[in-house]
Amino acid sequence: MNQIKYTIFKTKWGYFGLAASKKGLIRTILPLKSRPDVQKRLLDGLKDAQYDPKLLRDVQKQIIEYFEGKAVKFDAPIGFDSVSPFTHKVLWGCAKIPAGKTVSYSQLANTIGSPRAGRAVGSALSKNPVPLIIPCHRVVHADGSLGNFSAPGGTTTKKKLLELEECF
DNA sequence: GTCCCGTCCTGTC
DNA sequence: GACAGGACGGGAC
Repeated sequence: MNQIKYTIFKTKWGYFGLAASKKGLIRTILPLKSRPDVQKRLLDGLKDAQYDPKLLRDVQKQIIEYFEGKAVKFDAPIGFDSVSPFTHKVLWGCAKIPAGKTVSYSQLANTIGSPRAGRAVGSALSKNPVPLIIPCHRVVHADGSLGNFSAPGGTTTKKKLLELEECF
């Protein structure tokens, strides 16, 4: 079986949740003030996940440093497989956006070879299971406005993340 | 600035 | 299959 492990750790912004299978990260939860809340969101739909505080220690360290305002590059293995090929392409395209930079939904659509699929890109990003590691907050509307964000905190979180990265 | 329609993918029935 | 709906974009007004 593919054993799922998870961990919750504290960052400057609150408790951050990580869940991973043997293949790599399958879910992240952006910082929340309440640890049980993070745990609830993290384990929602995950069966038999085992708590492991040492899970992906390097990644934990990178995330903590990230929220302290340091420019870090996440080298976490990605292990989710329950997404469609298109969503997969969108997420990988998104993962290539450098910190502190933003692209529009249509630019991202363009890089994956479907220039008119801006809307589809949006719906693919809304399914992003690993926000932050896949920096979906770096994707904004073509006119410069933020667009939407499905992770806890919504656009407020998106804005805060972008402001944080501007200081990198 | 707002409205509307084209676009393309996903989830549900 | 068909259909509705979405983290969009761009043109018309």
